[in-house]
Amino acid sequence: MSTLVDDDLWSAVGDPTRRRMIDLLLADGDGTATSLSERLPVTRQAVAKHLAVLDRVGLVHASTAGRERRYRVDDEQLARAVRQLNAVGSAWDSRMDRIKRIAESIQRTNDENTRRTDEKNE
Amino acid sequence: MSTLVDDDLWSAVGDPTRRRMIDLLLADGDGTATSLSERLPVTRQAVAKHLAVLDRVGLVHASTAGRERRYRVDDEQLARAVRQLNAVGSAWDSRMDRIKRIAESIQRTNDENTRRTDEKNE
DNA sequence: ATCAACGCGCAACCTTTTGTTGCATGAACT
DNA sequence: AGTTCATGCAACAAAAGGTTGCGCGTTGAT
Repeated sequence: MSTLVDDDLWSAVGDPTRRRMIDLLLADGDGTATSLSERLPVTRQAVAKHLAVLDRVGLVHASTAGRERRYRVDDEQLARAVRQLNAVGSAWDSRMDRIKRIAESIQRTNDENTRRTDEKNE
Repeated sequence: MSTLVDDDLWSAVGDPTRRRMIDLLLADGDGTATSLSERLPVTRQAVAKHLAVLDRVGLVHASTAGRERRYRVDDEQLARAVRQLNAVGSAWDSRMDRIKRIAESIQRTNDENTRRTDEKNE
């Protein structure tokens, strides 16, 4: 089964700057393009574009307060993203486990068959 | 506390095509640029570039066999990537929990805007 | 031994994303 | 009034992801 992943959601959290923005928004409760840009190595306009991306996939939503535009994380959607991270991680983990187990069983089979192979070669 | 994440590693698995490539390599054991491109919606050259990216961060490594270049997943490094996915997921989860608990203690009527935002087709 | 088929790498080019600078607008505070 | 501050918009540059085309070495068939 393929993992049924929302690529837009993944790509949204795949960007390092956006991931840090989510960290900051979670730590502070909310934030604006300006306030976030002061704590990130990019300009306010770059942050604004990232906020637009996060908004499009529903990871944040904005509310206008006077001359400010405050953004807040959407818990529901972030929880969905976390579930997908875990799902992919689990899928990879189990596949690696399976291969590891197969490798071990081959090792055992080789050990058991060493003698027989010698006999067969004549 | 920032999450101490390897951005290169994360960005490598952040791309949808690269994620599917890892899936295929795990399922088959190994693969070439050509064999992977036959099962992906991109050309062999695009796959080759992605393999170069995955190789640079150590998620796969190649071995030349005749005219073929076979790639295989590095379990060690993929396990590291999975640990980072889980770490970020856990960090976000716990921060949301904290906020959720605070929100619950303050107000209880909170469930009217968690409806769908799935009409986003542009 | 020759030659077509196959797999690969390289280069040029295009589009989208990520980032920048500059300017105009609108709300807020003296 | 008049500035200050946050924002939005536009033009632009650089990097990422993707394409086509070509040449070169390996494989395998005749």
